Amino acid sequence: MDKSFSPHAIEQRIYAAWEAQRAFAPRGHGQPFCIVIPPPNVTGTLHMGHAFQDTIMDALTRYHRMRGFDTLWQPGTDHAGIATQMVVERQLNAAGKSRLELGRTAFVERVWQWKEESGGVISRQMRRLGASVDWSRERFTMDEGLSRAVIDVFVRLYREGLVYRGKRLVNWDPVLKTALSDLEVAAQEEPGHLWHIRYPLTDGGGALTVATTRPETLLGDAAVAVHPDDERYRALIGRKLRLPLTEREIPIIADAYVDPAFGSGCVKITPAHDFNDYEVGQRHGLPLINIFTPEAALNEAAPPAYRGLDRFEARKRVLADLETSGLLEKTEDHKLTVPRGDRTGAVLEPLLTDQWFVKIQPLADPAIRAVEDGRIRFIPEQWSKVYFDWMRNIKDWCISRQLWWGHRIPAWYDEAGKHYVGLDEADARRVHGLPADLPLRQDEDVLDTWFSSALWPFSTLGWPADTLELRTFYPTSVLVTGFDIIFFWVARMIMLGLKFAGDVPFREVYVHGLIRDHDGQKMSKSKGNVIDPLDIVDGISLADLLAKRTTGLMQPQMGPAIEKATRKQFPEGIAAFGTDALRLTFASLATQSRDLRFDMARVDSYRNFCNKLWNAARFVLMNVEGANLTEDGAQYSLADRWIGAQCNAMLARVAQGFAEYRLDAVVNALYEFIWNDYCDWYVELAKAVLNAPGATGDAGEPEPANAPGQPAPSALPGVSEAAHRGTRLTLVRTLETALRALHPIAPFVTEELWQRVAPAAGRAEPEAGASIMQAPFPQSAAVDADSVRDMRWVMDFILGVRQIRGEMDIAPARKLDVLLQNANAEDRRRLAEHGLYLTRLAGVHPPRLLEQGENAPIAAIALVGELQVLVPMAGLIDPAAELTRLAKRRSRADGDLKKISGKLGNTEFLANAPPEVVAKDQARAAELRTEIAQLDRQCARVEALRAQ
RNA sequence: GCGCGCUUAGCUCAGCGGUAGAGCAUCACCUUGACAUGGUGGGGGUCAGUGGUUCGAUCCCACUAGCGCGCACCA
Repeated sequence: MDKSFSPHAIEQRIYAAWEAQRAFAPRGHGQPFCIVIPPPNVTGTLHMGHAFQDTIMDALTRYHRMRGFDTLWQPGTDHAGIATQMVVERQLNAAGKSRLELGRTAFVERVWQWKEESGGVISRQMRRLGASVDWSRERFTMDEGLSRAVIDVFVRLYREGLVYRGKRLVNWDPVLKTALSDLEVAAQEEPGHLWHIRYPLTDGGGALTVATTRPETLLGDAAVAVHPDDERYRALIGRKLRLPLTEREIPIIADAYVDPAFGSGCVKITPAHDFNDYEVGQRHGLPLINIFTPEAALNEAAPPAYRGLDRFEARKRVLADLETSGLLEKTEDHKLTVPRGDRTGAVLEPLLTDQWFVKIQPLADPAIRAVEDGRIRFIPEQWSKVYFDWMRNIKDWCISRQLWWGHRIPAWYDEAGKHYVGLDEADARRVHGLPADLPLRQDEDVLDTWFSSALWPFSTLGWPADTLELRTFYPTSVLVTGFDIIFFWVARMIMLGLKFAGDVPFREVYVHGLIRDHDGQKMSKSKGNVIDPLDIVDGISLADLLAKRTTGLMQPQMGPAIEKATRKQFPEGIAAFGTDALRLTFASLATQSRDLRFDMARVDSYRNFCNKLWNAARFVLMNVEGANLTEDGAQYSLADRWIGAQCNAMLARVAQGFAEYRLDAVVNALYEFIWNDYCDWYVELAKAVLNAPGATGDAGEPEPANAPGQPAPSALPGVSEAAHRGTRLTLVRTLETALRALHPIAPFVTEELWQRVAPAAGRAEPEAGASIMQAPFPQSAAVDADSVRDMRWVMDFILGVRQIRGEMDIAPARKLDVLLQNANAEDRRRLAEHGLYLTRLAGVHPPRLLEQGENAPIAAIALVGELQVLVPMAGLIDPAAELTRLAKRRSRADGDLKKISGKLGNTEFLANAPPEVVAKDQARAAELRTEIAQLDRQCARVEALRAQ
């Protein structure tokens, strides 16, 4: 075995072996456990958030698989309509071509090509991350089967009246020239202006002043509204205004929507270009005057002078013209929220167009109930509130997109523009009784990608066919997702799952936080702070990292700043940490926090942890190879029993952590057990046994003869051949158990080590080729409390001596003489039974009990309960230093005692606190008093020595 | 405006009605035969502030301050 762990030497080989064994497929029996992956964009790449999420899902999947569940982690990708179309269009533009030139068929073909080219990236990344998804079941939202499910759902909803077509005001992206759903609008506060404009009354009696942030829309005004109770304007209601820059007359109307306190109390009403105004217009029967083209330039409805101008150009022109005609009263600075497309960043325009909608209320109601009555549980619970808030105020969902890449809407139009919906054209004709020769053309639009994603938990399992997978794995067990897509995806899956698959799509929704960079910033290409998870696995040079972060920027002027920040944070690039270290880091971040800062130092510590584990295994294998490991008659020492107890406690914590989706707790339990308990203590204790002279005649360090009447270490139990066997068995079995427990989080290093350790532990035949991922997950058993108590004594003894050594600067190699004073029967028993550990781990000669009446020499002192451990100072210890040390101990004990005495002196405390709490404090107080008394005595003695 | 979250060691974060924890960083000693990606020991916190509930509050409640997020917005 290598002296240190090198991840890249094993990871890809191991993953390939798993795949070759088809180890990720459901086993076909046992209780089902299923997670569907939140499908990433097929042409994208995995970012840190994906890697984090995949780590969680893989850990859950491997954990359940090992526990004997029939486990399916369903992989796949979605077609990401807008994002993908944008990418391919950009490619075309770069080549001097356009989508329109190419035509729809050729363009879509081109997108498919791009999908084929780039679609493998994600699956390669997932493989490198160790994801145990069932690749044989990989799905894509545009697959034939899933497409069929999409069309099926659309048609069924349509036939039930839950999908309808209508001319409505929708959020329009003038760059993409498509409608968007409400959710795809990112409202952003931006500085702007409030322009006050005079609208003259037609009958000459002055003017009303309206305030607007969008003066160009006045060309589409249909009225000016005032509040019905506003005394200032009451008399004017019903009179007419001459709309500036146009020849039109518009009425003054009264509507309670108007806030009399804002601006002048008069509002221009533009029903075709503002959602609120649209409502007002509906109430008052106002005309809808659409003045914009799909590109958001002014159309024929505008006066000739403005036609063809872009909206922002038009704004300038309108303002200039108003100024000229003296109608612009004033201009104020004003902050306003601007709706922008979340993909393009373009200012969105409310635009009147024909679109398809899902009538959502009938779907939302059962979906709300499913969470209310606990059929679906959010973890953490608080997210259900967010879900309810949105669901209870839900609006109809605009599902049509004016794109080419996606599921084309299964509706056909005759020449009169009447639509017919069907599974395909023939179905539409049949259902609607249309003659075969009636010319029909299919709707040009495609469906929102989220419409197909909403079906993911059942469409991937074969729906609408009644498949075995669907029956086995639906409802799925848990959905693992970020809170940013609760509305987009989670809510819609619940609605459509209940509607079409007859049950909730998942029992639990585990909502995790978002991975941010070291400074708490969201990672994004434009900020230049993204990290490719594989660059942490494999490492990357500074030059390559800089290149990755600064090429292809939308805003190239950001380049130098990004370069500077990157050089500062990663002066030497990123080291290769391996997948396991990265996964351990991700798991340790899986707290309940919403924002998770990614800290490279954590990865470093988990890389070290993997190396620690590696070396522990190396040690164990060195010690068990060729050794007799038969169990019969093996004797188990205190340390053997103790590590078993610790292991059981760890397994209980791990099980609880998984049950609560607290992978940070899982990692902590494993880390602490493996490093602190197993490596720092148990392995050292085992060395004490294995290196002691034993019945097998193992080479052991000869211990000096002990004082008469004292038990000699070589005569202690724990060094017989049977005890050696017990220790070797415990070493290897505990390690083997720990490997299985760690496997869901750190799959590679555990597999590699398990292949060598398991046979020695009697777990697997060397030739069987079994994988740790199919071994049973270790179950916790009762903890042996006696062993924990005795071990506590041993540890306190050792720690006490080490502390003296550390604080007195005594070289570790120097063996110390130790005398024991005030030992009770229990101390004597423990010394007799476990003395071997003390000599080795504390670096002392066998401790000698002071005879009755024997004078103790001046010594540094460590307290183990009542027992005093004396390290004679002669020639070793500086009295002044010892006094300092003692004073420090004393003041600490004194502080503690004061606190506890205060409590115990309080009669209310004695009367009200639970008896066990009082008893515990009393015991603690007694302990502290003893300790202080001993320290005082010791101080006095050292003082006396110094005074001599 | 409505809703939610956060504030604990220098940094990143756990925690919890009953003696404040981890990793990293830091200081001292140690090339000990699994591991210097290591070992041993040490230092470091009025748990944001105020008030309340309680025998007891870092933890529960209220308010305040600061930071952040979501939703909805007055043109």
